[in-house]
Amino acid sequence: MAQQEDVFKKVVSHCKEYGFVFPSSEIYDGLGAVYDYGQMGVEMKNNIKQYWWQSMVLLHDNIVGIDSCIFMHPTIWKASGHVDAFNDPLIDNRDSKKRYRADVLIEDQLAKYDEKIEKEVAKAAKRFKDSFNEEQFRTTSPRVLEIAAKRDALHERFAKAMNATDLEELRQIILDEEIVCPISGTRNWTEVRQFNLMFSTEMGSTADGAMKIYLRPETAQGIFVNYLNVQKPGRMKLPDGIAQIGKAFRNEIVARQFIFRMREFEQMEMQFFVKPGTELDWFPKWKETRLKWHKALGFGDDHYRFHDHDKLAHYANAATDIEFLMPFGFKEVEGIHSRTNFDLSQHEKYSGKQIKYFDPELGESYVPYVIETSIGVDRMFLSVMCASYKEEQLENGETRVVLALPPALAPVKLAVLPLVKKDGLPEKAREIVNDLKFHFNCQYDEKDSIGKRYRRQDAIGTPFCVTVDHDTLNDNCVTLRNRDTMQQERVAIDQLNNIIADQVSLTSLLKKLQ
RNA sequence: GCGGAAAUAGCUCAGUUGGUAGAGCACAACCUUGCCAAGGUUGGGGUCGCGAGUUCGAGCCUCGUUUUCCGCUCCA
Repeated sequence: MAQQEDVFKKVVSHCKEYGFVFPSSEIYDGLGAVYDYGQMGVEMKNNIKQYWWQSMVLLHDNIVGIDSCIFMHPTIWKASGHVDAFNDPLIDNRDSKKRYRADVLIEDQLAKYDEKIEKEVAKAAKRFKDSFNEEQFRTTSPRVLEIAAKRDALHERFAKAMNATDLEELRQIILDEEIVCPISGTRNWTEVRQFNLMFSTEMGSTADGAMKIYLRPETAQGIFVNYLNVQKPGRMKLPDGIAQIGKAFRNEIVARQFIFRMREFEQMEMQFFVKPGTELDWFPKWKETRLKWHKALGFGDDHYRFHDHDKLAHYANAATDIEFLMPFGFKEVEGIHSRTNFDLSQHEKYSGKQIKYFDPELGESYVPYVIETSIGVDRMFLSVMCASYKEEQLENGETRVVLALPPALAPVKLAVLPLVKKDGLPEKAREIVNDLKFHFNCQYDEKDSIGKRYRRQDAIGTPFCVTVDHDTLNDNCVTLRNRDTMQQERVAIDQLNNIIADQVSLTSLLKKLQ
Protein backbone atom coordinates (compact mmCIF):
# COMPACT_ATOMS: atom_id res chain seq x y z
CA MET A 1 0.00 0.00 0.00
CA ALA A 2 2.78 2.39 0.93
CA GLN A 3 4.38 1.53 -2.37
CA GLN A 4 1.10 2.16 -4.16
CA GLU A 5 0.76 5.61 -2.66
CA ASP A 6 4.29 6.24 -3.74
CA VAL A 7 3.16 5.54 -7.30
CA PHE A 8 0.39 8.08 -6.85
CA LYS A 9 2.88 10.75 -5.78
CA LYS A 10 4.99 9.97 -8.81
CA VAL A 11 1.97 10.33 -11.08
CA VAL A 12 1.20 13.73 -9.54
CA SER A 13 4.72 15.05 -10.10
CA HIS A 14 4.85 13.48 -13.55
CA CYS A 15 1.68 15.38 -14.40
CA LYS A 16 3.33 18.64 -13.45
CA GLU A 17 6.71 17.95 -14.96
CA TYR A 18 5.38 17.03 -18.39
CA GLY A 19 2.61 19.61 -18.75
CA PHE A 20 -0.46 17.54 -17.90
CA VAL A 21 -1.86 19.11 -14.72
CA PHE A 22 -0.77 22.04 -12.53
CA PRO A 23 -2.16 23.44 -9.27
CA SER A 24 -4.26 26.48 -10.16
CA SER A 25 -2.88 29.95 -9.39
CA GLU A 26 0.33 28.32 -8.28
CA ILE A 27 2.42 31.51 -8.19
CA TYR A 28 -0.08 32.84 -5.64
CA ASP A 29 0.31 29.73 -3.45
CA GLY A 30 -2.42 27.91 -5.30
CA LEU A 31 -6.15 27.72 -4.77
CA GLY A 32 -7.50 24.82 -2.78
CA ALA A 33 -8.59 21.82 -4.81
CA VAL A 34 -8.50 23.63 -8.15
CA TYR A 35 -6.18 22.43 -10.91
CA ASP A 36 -5.36 23.56 -14.43
CA TYR A 37 -4.68 21.30 -17.38
CA GLY A 38 -1.50 21.97 -19.36
CA GLN A 39 -0.60 21.43 -22.99
CA MET A 40 -0.49 17.66 -22.75
CA GLY A 41 -3.35 17.34 -20.26
CA VAL A 42 -5.82 19.27 -22.37
CA GLU A 43 -5.16 17.08 -25.41
CA MET A 44 -5.70 13.91 -23.43
CA LYS A 45 -8.75 15.30 -21.69
CA ASN A 46 -10.25 16.26 -25.04
CA ASN A 47 -9.60 12.76 -26.31
CA ILE A 48 -11.38 11.24 -23.32
CA LYS A 49 -14.34 13.53 -23.88
CA GLN A 50 -14.42 12.68 -27.58
CA TYR A 51 -14.35 8.98 -26.80
CA TRP A 52 -17.32 9.34 -24.49
CA TRP A 53 -19.27 11.72 -26.73
CA GLN A 54 -18.87 9.61 -29.81
CA SER A 55 -19.75 6.40 -27.96
CA MET A 56 -22.98 8.05 -26.84
CA VAL A 57 -24.08 10.31 -29.65
CA LEU A 58 -22.59 8.60 -32.70
CA LEU A 59 -23.21 4.99 -31.74
CA HIS A 60 -26.79 5.45 -30.48
CA ASP A 61 -29.27 6.86 -32.95
CA ASN A 62 -31.66 7.67 -30.10
CA ILE A 63 -29.18 9.76 -28.09
CA VAL A 64 -28.42 13.39 -28.88
CA GLY A 65 -26.20 15.95 -27.19
CA ILE A 66 -26.77 19.41 -25.79
CA ASP A 67 -24.74 22.12 -24.13
CA SER A 68 -26.67 23.89 -21.41
CA CYS A 69 -25.46 26.78 -19.29
CA ILE A 70 -23.76 26.77 -15.93
CA PHE A 71 -26.12 29.53 -14.80
CA MET A 72 -29.66 28.34 -14.37
CA HIS A 73 -32.81 29.65 -12.74
CA PRO A 74 -32.35 29.36 -8.94
CA THR A 75 -35.67 27.59 -8.49
CA ILE A 76 -34.23 24.64 -10.40
CA TRP A 77 -32.04 23.87 -7.40
CA LYS A 78 -34.98 24.05 -5.05
CA ALA A 79 -36.84 21.59 -7.25
CA SER A 80 -33.88 19.24 -7.52
CA GLY A 81 -33.41 19.22 -3.74
CA HIS A 82 -29.91 20.70 -3.85
CA VAL A 83 -30.76 23.85 -1.91
CA ASP A 84 -31.88 21.74 1.04
CA ALA A 85 -29.61 18.74 0.71
CA PHE A 86 -26.45 20.66 -0.04
CA ASN A 87 -26.72 22.76 3.11
CA ASP A 88 -25.40 20.81 6.04
CA PRO A 89 -25.20 22.23 9.56
CA LEU A 90 -22.04 20.68 11.04
CA ILE A 91 -20.73 20.55 14.58
CA ASP A 92 -17.43 19.30 16.00
CA ASN A 93 -16.72 17.59 19.28
CA ARG A 94 -13.58 19.14 20.73
CA ASP A 95 -12.48 16.04 22.59
CA SER A 96 -12.84 13.35 19.95
CA LYS A 97 -12.14 15.79 17.08
CA LYS A 98 -15.05 14.19 15.28
CA ARG A 99 -17.42 16.13 13.08
CA TYR A 100 -21.12 15.45 12.89
CA ARG A 101 -24.11 16.79 11.09
CA ALA A 102 -26.03 18.63 13.78
CA ASP A 103 -29.38 17.62 12.29
CA VAL A 104 -28.37 13.96 12.27
CA LEU A 105 -27.41 14.12 15.94
CA ILE A 106 -30.82 15.52 16.79
CA GLU A 107 -32.60 12.98 14.61
CA ASP A 108 -30.74 10.24 16.47
CA GLN A 109 -31.95 11.75 19.71
CA LEU A 110 -35.53 11.66 18.42
CA ALA A 111 -35.08 8.01 17.59
CA LYS A 112 -33.85 7.40 21.14
CA TYR A 113 -37.14 8.68 22.55
CA ASP A 114 -38.97 6.20 20.34
CA GLU A 115 -36.70 3.45 21.58
CA LYS A 116 -37.48 4.44 25.18
CA ILE A 117 -41.19 4.19 24.49
CA GLU A 118 -40.76 0.77 22.92
CA LYS A 119 -38.80 -0.36 25.97
CA GLU A 120 -41.61 0.78 28.26
CA VAL A 121 -44.11 -1.05 26.13
CA ALA A 122 -42.02 -4.22 26.16
CA LYS A 123 -41.59 -4.00 29.92
CA ALA A 124 -45.31 -3.60 30.50
CA ALA A 125 -46.13 -6.43 28.12
CA LYS A 126 -43.88 -8.70 30.12
CA ARG A 127 -45.48 -7.64 33.37
CA PHE A 128 -49.16 -7.88 32.38
CA LYS A 129 -48.77 -10.77 29.98
CA ASP A 130 -52.11 -11.84 28.48
CA SER A 131 -54.12 -9.02 29.96
CA PHE A 132 -51.88 -6.45 28.27
CA ASN A 133 -53.63 -4.01 25.96
CA GLU A 134 -50.87 -2.35 23.98
CA GLU A 135 -53.02 0.26 22.30
CA GLN A 136 -54.43 1.35 25.63
CA PHE A 137 -51.02 1.37 27.29
CA ARG A 138 -49.56 3.58 24.61
CA THR A 139 -52.29 6.17 24.94
CA THR A 140 -52.67 6.20 28.72
CA SER A 141 -49.39 5.29 30.42
CA PRO A 142 -48.13 8.46 32.13
CA ARG A 143 -44.54 7.33 31.57
CA VAL A 144 -45.04 6.82 27.84
CA LEU A 145 -47.01 10.02 27.47
CA GLU A 146 -44.26 11.95 29.17
CA ILE A 147 -41.60 10.60 26.82
CA ALA A 148 -43.82 11.17 23.80
CA ALA A 149 -44.46 14.75 24.87
CA LYS A 150 -40.74 15.38 25.17
CA ARG A 151 -40.19 13.82 21.78
CA ASP A 152 -42.89 15.87 20.11
CA ALA A 153 -41.64 19.07 21.70
CA LEU A 154 -38.15 18.33 20.46
CA HIS A 155 -39.46 17.48 17.03
CA GLU A 156 -41.31 20.76 16.78
CA ARG A 157 -38.38 22.78 18.06
CA PHE A 158 -36.03 20.98 15.69
CA ALA A 159 -38.24 21.48 12.64
CA LYS A 160 -38.58 25.18 13.45
CA ALA A 161 -34.82 25.61 13.81
CA MET A 162 -34.14 23.77 10.56
CA ASN A 163 -36.72 25.81 8.68
CA ALA A 164 -35.18 29.03 9.87
CA THR A 165 -31.65 27.57 9.57
CA ASP A 166 -31.13 28.85 13.11
CA LEU A 167 -27.67 27.46 13.85
CA GLU A 168 -27.46 28.74 17.42
CA GLU A 169 -30.79 27.14 18.20
CA LEU A 170 -29.56 23.82 16.77
CA ARG A 171 -26.56 23.96 19.07
CA GLN A 172 -28.78 24.89 22.01
CA ILE A 173 -30.98 21.88 21.29
CA ILE A 174 -27.92 19.63 21.36
CA LEU A 175 -26.86 21.15 24.69
CA ASP A 176 -30.36 21.06 26.21
CA GLU A 177 -30.87 17.46 25.18
CA GLU A 178 -27.46 16.64 26.68
CA ILE A 179 -26.45 14.85 23.52
CA VAL A 180 -22.97 13.39 23.88
CA CYS A 181 -20.40 12.49 21.29
CA PRO A 182 -20.63 8.74 20.61
CA ILE A 183 -16.84 8.49 20.57
CA SER A 184 -15.64 10.66 23.44
CA GLY A 185 -18.86 10.63 25.44
CA THR A 186 -18.45 14.35 26.19
CA ARG A 187 -20.59 17.40 25.49
CA ASN A 188 -17.68 19.65 24.55
CA TRP A 189 -19.22 20.96 21.31
CA THR A 190 -18.10 23.72 18.95
CA GLU A 191 -20.46 26.16 17.26
CA VAL A 192 -22.70 24.83 14.53
CA ARG A 193 -21.48 25.96 11.13
CA GLN A 194 -23.33 25.96 7.89
CA PHE A 195 -21.56 24.43 4.93
CA ASN A 196 -23.17 25.34 1.65
CA LEU A 197 -21.86 22.99 -0.98
CA MET A 198 -23.18 25.12 -3.83
CA PHE A 199 -21.27 28.17 -5.03
CA SER A 200 -23.43 31.23 -5.44
CA THR A 201 -23.07 34.53 -7.20
CA GLU A 202 -25.31 37.38 -8.22
CA MET A 203 -26.87 38.03 -11.58
CA GLY A 204 -27.71 41.60 -12.45
CA SER A 205 -25.29 44.50 -12.33
CA THR A 206 -27.14 46.70 -9.88
CA ALA A 207 -27.20 45.74 -6.26
CA ASP A 208 -30.94 46.07 -5.75
CA GLY A 209 -31.90 44.26 -8.93
CA ALA A 210 -29.50 41.39 -8.35
CA MET A 211 -30.70 37.81 -8.04
CA LYS A 212 -28.79 35.17 -6.16
CA ILE A 213 -27.95 32.33 -8.48
CA TYR A 214 -25.86 29.19 -8.16
CA LEU A 215 -23.10 27.64 -10.19
CA ARG A 216 -24.56 24.28 -11.13
CA PRO A 217 -23.48 21.41 -8.85
CA GLU A 218 -24.33 18.88 -11.58
CA THR A 219 -25.04 19.02 -15.29
CA ALA A 220 -28.07 16.72 -15.12
CA GLN A 221 -30.62 19.43 -14.39
CA GLY A 222 -29.77 21.24 -17.63
CA ILE A 223 -30.89 18.11 -19.44
CA PHE A 224 -34.11 17.66 -17.45
CA VAL A 225 -35.35 21.21 -17.87
CA ASN A 226 -34.67 21.01 -21.61
CA TYR A 227 -36.24 17.61 -22.13
CA LEU A 228 -39.20 18.72 -24.23
CA ASN A 229 -37.12 21.38 -26.03
CA VAL A 230 -34.96 18.57 -27.36
CA GLN A 231 -37.53 15.83 -27.72
CA LYS A 232 -40.03 17.83 -29.78
CA PRO A 233 -37.88 19.26 -32.60
CA GLY A 234 -35.97 15.96 -32.72
CA ARG A 235 -39.29 14.07 -33.04
CA MET A 236 -37.68 11.66 -30.60
CA LYS A 237 -39.45 8.58 -29.36
CA LEU A 238 -38.95 6.86 -26.05
CA PRO A 239 -36.57 5.40 -25.10
CA ASP A 240 -34.32 8.32 -25.91
CA GLY A 241 -31.31 9.95 -24.33
CA ILE A 242 -29.63 13.34 -23.96
CA ALA A 243 -25.90 13.64 -23.36
CA GLN A 244 -23.93 16.56 -22.07
CA ILE A 245 -20.35 17.37 -21.11
CA GLY A 246 -19.72 20.37 -18.89
CA LYS A 247 -18.32 21.96 -15.79
CA ALA A 248 -19.94 21.59 -12.39
CA PHE A 249 -19.01 23.14 -9.06
CA ARG A 250 -19.13 21.90 -5.49
CA ASN A 251 -17.76 23.68 -2.48
CA GLU A 252 -16.43 20.50 -0.88
CA ILE A 253 -15.60 20.66 2.82
CA VAL A 254 -12.52 18.58 2.26
CA ALA A 255 -11.26 18.30 -1.27
CA ARG A 256 -8.15 16.25 -1.69
CA GLN A 257 -6.35 13.56 -3.60
CA PHE A 258 -5.23 15.71 -6.50
CA ILE A 259 -7.82 15.94 -9.26
CA PHE A 260 -9.94 13.15 -7.77
CA ARG A 261 -12.06 15.61 -5.82
CA MET A 262 -12.00 19.17 -7.11
CA ARG A 263 -14.21 22.15 -6.44
CA GLU A 264 -14.50 22.86 -10.17
CA PHE A 265 -14.79 19.69 -12.20
CA GLU A 266 -16.20 18.34 -15.42
CA GLN A 267 -18.93 15.80 -15.89
CA MET A 268 -20.10 13.67 -18.78
CA GLU A 269 -23.73 12.85 -18.16
CA MET A 270 -26.35 11.06 -20.14
CA GLN A 271 -29.97 10.90 -19.10
CA PHE A 272 -31.92 8.09 -20.72
CA PHE A 273 -35.69 8.50 -20.73
CA VAL A 274 -37.81 5.36 -20.61
CA LYS A 275 -41.37 4.25 -20.18
CA PRO A 276 -42.38 4.00 -16.50
CA GLY A 277 -42.00 0.46 -15.24
CA THR A 278 -39.25 -0.43 -17.70
CA GLU A 279 -36.49 1.45 -15.88
CA LEU A 280 -35.20 -1.58 -14.02
CA ASP A 281 -34.82 -3.42 -17.33
CA TRP A 282 -32.72 -0.60 -18.72
CA PHE A 283 -30.62 -0.16 -15.59
CA PRO A 284 -28.57 -3.39 -16.00
CA LYS A 285 -28.24 -2.73 -19.73
CA TRP A 286 -26.59 0.61 -19.09
CA LYS A 287 -24.39 -0.92 -16.41
CA GLU A 288 -23.00 -3.35 -18.98
CA THR A 289 -22.75 -0.76 -21.75
CA ARG A 290 -20.77 1.58 -19.57
CA LEU A 291 -18.48 -1.10 -18.16
CA LYS A 292 -17.69 -2.17 -21.70
CA TRP A 293 -16.70 1.40 -22.53
CA HIS A 294 -14.19 1.39 -19.67
CA LYS A 295 -12.83 -2.06 -20.39
CA ALA A 296 -12.22 -1.25 -24.06
CA LEU A 297 -9.30 0.91 -22.94
CA GLY A 298 -7.44 -2.28 -22.11
CA PHE A 299 -6.17 -1.59 -18.61
CA GLY A 300 -7.36 -5.02 -17.47
CA ASP A 301 -10.76 -6.21 -16.31
CA ASP A 302 -9.52 -6.61 -12.74
CA HIS A 303 -9.26 -2.81 -12.51
CA TYR A 304 -13.04 -2.42 -12.41
CA ARG A 305 -15.86 -3.39 -10.14
CA PHE A 306 -19.45 -2.40 -9.50
CA HIS A 307 -20.43 -1.02 -6.14
CA ASP A 308 -24.19 -1.31 -5.74
CA HIS A 309 -25.72 1.17 -3.31
CA ASP A 310 -27.67 -0.17 -0.35
CA LYS A 311 -28.69 3.25 0.84
CA LEU A 312 -30.43 4.99 -2.03
CA ALA A 313 -30.75 8.73 -2.55
CA HIS A 314 -34.25 10.10 -2.27
CA TYR A 315 -34.76 10.13 -6.02
CA ALA A 316 -33.39 6.69 -6.91
CA ASN A 317 -34.76 3.18 -6.99
CA ALA A 318 -31.46 1.60 -8.05
CA ALA A 319 -27.89 2.89 -8.08
CA THR A 320 -24.40 1.59 -8.69
CA ASP A 321 -20.91 2.96 -9.08
CA ILE A 322 -18.24 1.81 -11.46
CA GLU A 323 -15.09 1.82 -9.36
CA PHE A 324 -11.58 1.86 -10.72
CA LEU A 325 -8.50 0.55 -8.95
CA MET A 326 -6.50 3.70 -8.25
CA PRO A 327 -3.18 3.56 -6.38
CA PHE A 328 -5.17 4.52 -3.27
CA GLY A 329 -7.80 1.80 -3.69
CA PHE A 330 -11.01 1.21 -5.64
CA LYS A 331 -12.63 4.61 -6.19
CA GLU A 332 -15.83 5.76 -7.85
CA VAL A 333 -15.33 7.00 -11.39
CA GLU A 334 -18.87 6.72 -12.71
CA GLY A 335 -22.34 6.52 -11.23
CA ILE A 336 -25.32 4.83 -12.84
CA HIS A 337 -28.63 5.73 -11.24
CA SER A 338 -32.22 4.89 -11.83
CA ARG A 339 -33.64 8.30 -10.95
CA THR A 340 -37.32 7.39 -11.44
CA ASN A 341 -39.47 10.34 -12.53
CA PHE A 342 -38.34 12.38 -9.54
CA ASP A 343 -36.55 15.18 -11.37
CA LEU A 344 -39.08 15.73 -14.14
CA SER A 345 -41.97 15.59 -11.67
CA GLN A 346 -40.28 18.08 -9.39
CA HIS A 347 -39.79 20.46 -12.31
CA GLU A 348 -43.44 20.06 -13.24
CA LYS A 349 -44.36 20.97 -9.69
CA TYR A 350 -42.06 23.96 -9.32
CA SER A 351 -42.45 25.38 -12.84
CA GLY A 352 -46.14 24.68 -13.21
CA LYS A 353 -45.44 23.33 -16.71
CA GLN A 354 -46.21 19.85 -17.89
CA ILE A 355 -43.20 17.73 -18.82
CA LYS A 356 -44.91 14.75 -20.33
CA TYR A 357 -44.20 12.50 -23.27
CA PHE A 358 -47.11 11.55 -25.47
CA ASP A 359 -46.82 7.84 -26.14
CA PRO A 360 -48.42 7.21 -29.56
CA GLU A 361 -48.69 3.48 -28.94
CA LEU A 362 -50.57 3.83 -25.67
CA GLY A 363 -52.32 6.99 -26.78
CA GLU A 364 -51.58 8.64 -23.43
CA SER A 365 -49.10 11.00 -21.80
CA TYR A 366 -46.77 10.30 -18.91
CA VAL A 367 -43.66 11.62 -17.18
CA PRO A 368 -40.76 9.45 -18.38
CA TYR A 369 -38.51 7.57 -15.98
CA VAL A 370 -34.80 8.22 -16.16
CA ILE A 371 -31.63 6.14 -16.12
CA GLU A 372 -28.58 8.35 -15.60
CA THR A 373 -24.96 7.61 -16.38
CA SER A 374 -22.66 10.20 -14.87
CA ILE A 375 -18.89 10.09 -15.13
CA GLY A 376 -16.28 12.54 -13.90
CA VAL A 377 -13.92 13.60 -16.67
CA ASP A 378 -11.14 14.43 -14.23
CA ARG A 379 -11.50 11.13 -12.39
CA MET A 380 -11.39 9.35 -15.71
CA PHE A 381 -8.27 11.32 -16.58
CA LEU A 382 -6.67 10.37 -13.28
CA SER A 383 -7.49 6.70 -13.69
CA VAL A 384 -5.97 6.70 -17.19
CA MET A 385 -2.81 8.37 -15.89
CA CYS A 386 -2.44 6.00 -12.94
CA ALA A 387 -3.04 2.89 -15.01
CA SER A 388 -0.65 4.02 -17.75
CA TYR A 389 2.28 5.18 -15.64
CA LYS A 390 5.01 2.55 -15.67
CA GLU A 391 8.61 2.32 -14.61
CA GLU A 392 10.19 -0.42 -16.69
CA GLN A 393 13.42 -2.25 -16.04
CA LEU A 394 15.34 -2.48 -19.31
CA GLU A 395 17.78 -5.20 -20.27
CA ASN A 396 20.73 -2.86 -19.84
CA GLY A 397 19.70 -2.27 -16.23
CA GLU A 398 18.27 1.20 -16.75
CA THR A 399 14.72 2.16 -15.94
CA ARG A 400 12.49 3.96 -18.35
CA VAL A 401 9.38 5.89 -17.41
CA VAL A 402 6.68 5.26 -19.96
CA LEU A 403 3.07 6.32 -20.15
CA ALA A 404 1.44 3.33 -21.80
CA LEU A 405 -1.62 5.32 -22.82
CA PRO A 406 -4.20 3.85 -25.13
CA PRO A 407 -3.00 5.38 -28.45
CA ALA A 408 -6.38 6.97 -29.07
CA LEU A 409 -6.08 8.96 -25.83
CA ALA A 410 -2.41 9.94 -26.17
CA PRO A 411 -1.89 13.72 -26.47
CA VAL A 412 0.78 13.34 -29.15
CA LYS A 413 0.44 10.55 -31.69
CA LEU A 414 3.74 10.79 -33.51
CA ALA A 415 7.16 12.36 -32.99
CA VAL A 416 9.31 12.97 -36.02
CA LEU A 417 13.03 13.00 -35.23
CA PRO A 418 15.97 13.72 -37.52
CA LEU A 419 18.82 11.42 -36.49
CA VAL A 420 21.25 14.34 -36.70
CA LYS A 421 20.70 18.05 -36.86
CA LYS A 422 22.44 18.54 -40.22
CA ASP A 423 22.87 17.17 -43.75
CA GLY A 424 19.30 18.08 -44.65
CA LEU A 425 17.71 15.63 -42.20
CA PRO A 426 15.84 18.33 -40.22
CA GLU A 427 14.32 19.64 -43.44
CA LYS A 428 13.19 16.17 -44.44
CA ALA A 429 11.69 15.59 -41.00
CA ARG A 430 9.81 18.89 -41.19
CA GLU A 431 8.37 17.81 -44.50
CA ILE A 432 6.94 14.69 -42.90
CA VAL A 433 5.43 16.68 -40.03
CA ASN A 434 3.90 19.20 -42.40
CA ASP A 435 2.23 16.38 -44.28
CA LEU A 436 0.95 14.38 -41.30
CA LYS A 437 -0.07 17.23 -39.01
CA PHE A 438 -3.40 17.45 -40.78
CA HIS A 439 -4.26 13.93 -39.68
CA PHE A 440 -3.09 13.76 -36.08
CA ASN A 441 -1.03 15.55 -33.46
CA CYS A 442 2.68 15.44 -34.40
CA GLN A 443 5.77 16.72 -32.63
CA TYR A 444 9.13 17.60 -34.11
CA ASP A 445 12.26 17.31 -31.96
CA GLU A 446 15.91 17.65 -32.96
CA LYS A 447 17.46 18.37 -29.59
CA ASP A 448 19.75 15.87 -27.80
CA SER A 449 20.62 12.29 -28.65
CA ILE A 450 18.09 10.07 -30.31
CA GLY A 451 17.81 7.87 -27.21
CA LYS A 452 16.97 10.81 -25.03
CA ARG A 453 14.33 11.97 -27.46
CA TYR A 454 12.73 8.53 -27.43
CA ARG A 455 12.53 8.65 -23.65
CA ARG A 456 10.98 12.09 -23.68
CA GLN A 457 8.26 10.81 -25.96
CA ASP A 458 7.80 7.73 -23.76
CA ALA A 459 7.22 10.02 -20.80
CA ILE A 460 4.28 11.74 -22.49
CA GLY A 461 2.92 8.54 -23.96
CA THR A 462 3.55 9.14 -27.66
CA PRO A 463 2.77 5.77 -29.28
CA PHE A 464 5.03 6.21 -32.34
CA CYS A 465 8.35 7.82 -33.21
CA VAL A 466 9.70 8.20 -36.70
CA THR A 467 13.42 8.70 -37.25
CA VAL A 468 14.83 10.30 -40.38
CA ASP A 469 18.37 9.14 -41.22
CA HIS A 470 20.76 9.55 -44.10
CA ASP A 471 19.25 6.63 -46.01
CA THR A 472 15.88 8.37 -45.89
CA LEU A 473 17.15 10.99 -48.34
CA ASN A 474 17.72 8.21 -50.90
CA ASP A 475 15.00 5.63 -50.26
CA ASN A 476 12.21 7.76 -48.72
CA CYS A 477 11.92 5.28 -45.88
CA VAL A 478 12.11 5.93 -42.14
CA THR A 479 12.33 3.82 -38.99
CA LEU A 480 9.07 3.58 -37.10
CA ARG A 481 9.55 2.92 -33.41
CA ASN A 482 6.83 1.47 -31.19
CA ARG A 483 6.53 2.95 -27.71
CA ASP A 484 5.60 -0.24 -25.87
CA THR A 485 7.80 -2.80 -27.59
CA MET A 486 10.61 -0.38 -28.52
CA GLN A 487 10.80 -2.38 -31.75
CA GLN A 488 11.67 -0.59 -34.98
CA GLU A 489 10.71 -1.28 -38.53
CA ARG A 490 11.60 0.35 -41.79
CA VAL A 491 8.61 1.83 -43.59
CA ALA A 492 8.03 4.08 -46.59
CA ILE A 493 7.13 7.68 -45.77
CA ASP A 494 4.02 7.56 -47.91
CA GLN A 495 2.78 4.58 -45.89
CA LEU A 496 3.04 6.35 -42.52
CA ASN A 497 -0.44 7.80 -42.49
CA ASN A 498 -2.01 4.45 -43.36
CA ILE A 499 -0.10 2.60 -40.68
CA ILE A 500 -0.50 5.12 -37.86
CA ALA A 501 -3.84 6.84 -38.38
CA ASP A 502 -5.85 3.70 -37.86
CA GLN A 503 -4.12 2.76 -34.62
CA VAL A 504 -4.30 6.18 -33.00
CA SER A 505 -7.85 7.02 -34.01
CA LEU A 506 -10.88 6.79 -31.76
CA THR A 507 -12.49 4.58 -34.36
CA SER A 508 -10.38 1.65 -33.28
CA LEU A 509 -11.67 2.04 -29.71
CA LEU A 510 -15.27 2.66 -30.69
CA LYS A 511 -15.40 -0.48 -32.81
CA LYS A 512 -14.75 -2.56 -29.70
CA LEU A 513 -18.04 -1.30 -28.31
CA GLN A 514 -20.19 -2.73 -31.06
C1' G B 1 -12.75 22.62 9.98
C1' C B 2 -9.57 19.59 13.87
C1' G B 3 -4.79 16.87 14.90
C1' G B 4 0.20 15.50 12.99
C1' A B 5 4.15 16.43 9.33
C1' A B 6 6.26 19.41 5.61
C1' A B 7 7.52 23.89 2.38
C1' U B 8 15.08 25.82 -0.28
C1' A B 9 16.15 26.29 -8.63
C1' G B 10 11.43 23.29 -13.44
C1' C B 11 12.34 18.10 -10.61
C1' U B 12 14.88 15.33 -6.38
C1' C B 13 17.32 17.10 -2.37
C1' A B 14 21.91 19.07 0.75
C1' G B 15 22.81 23.28 3.73
C1' U B 16 27.05 21.93 10.40
C1' U B 17 26.40 25.28 17.14
C1' G B 18 22.55 31.44 13.36
C1' G B 19 27.60 34.49 9.51
C1' U B 20 23.45 37.49 3.30
C1' A B 21 22.62 29.92 -0.85
C1' G B 22 24.75 24.60 -3.25
C1' A B 23 24.63 19.57 -5.97
C1' G B 24 22.59 16.13 -9.49
C1' C B 25 19.06 15.96 -13.16
C1' A B 26 16.32 19.33 -16.31
C1' C B 27 16.56 23.99 -19.52
C1' A B 28 19.28 27.39 -23.53
C1' A B 29 23.64 28.15 -27.02
C1' C B 30 27.89 26.09 -29.39
C1' C B 31 31.43 21.95 -30.48
C1' U B 32 31.96 16.59 -30.94
C1' U B 33 28.88 12.16 -31.76
C1' G B 34 24.92 9.47 -34.18
C1' C B 35 19.11 4.39 -33.18
C1' C B 36 17.29 3.89 -26.99
C1' A B 37 18.45 9.07 -20.89
C1' A B 38 26.61 10.22 -24.51
C1' G B 39 30.96 13.94 -23.61
C1' G B 40 32.88 18.98 -23.37
C1' U B 41 32.55 24.51 -22.96
C1' U B 42 29.41 28.47 -21.69
C1' G B 43 24.90 30.43 -19.90
C1' G B 44 19.86 31.41 -17.71
C1' G B 45 17.11 30.42 -13.33
C1' G B 46 16.17 30.96 -6.11
C1' U B 47 14.79 38.07 -2.10
C1' C B 48 15.05 29.80 0.94
C1' G B 49 6.03 29.79 0.77
C1' C B 50 4.42 34.69 2.92
C1' G B 51 4.41 38.40 7.19
C1' A B 52 6.21 39.92 11.72
C1' G B 53 9.60 39.26 16.02
C1' U B 54 14.47 38.08 18.57
C1' U B 55 19.63 39.27 16.92
C1' C B 56 25.12 43.21 14.93
C1' G B 57 23.40 39.31 11.54
C1' A B 58 17.87 34.45 10.24
C1' G B 59 17.21 29.26 5.08
C1' C B 60 18.21 27.83 10.44
C1' C B 61 15.29 30.41 16.60
C1' U B 62 9.91 32.42 18.15
C1' C B 63 4.85 33.79 16.74
C1' G B 64 1.24 34.34 12.99
C1' U B 65 -0.40 33.04 8.14
C1' U B 66 -0.87 30.29 3.35
C1' U B 67 -0.36 25.85 0.75
C1' U B 68 0.57 20.60 0.39
C1' C B 69 0.68 15.54 2.41
C1' C B 70 -1.28 11.84 6.25
C1' G B 71 -5.41 10.82 9.68
C1' C B 72 -10.49 12.36 11.23
C1' U B 73 -14.96 14.37 9.11
C1' C B 74 -18.08 15.05 4.59
C1' C B 75 -19.33 13.42 -0.23
C1' A B 76 -26.31 12.98 -5.09
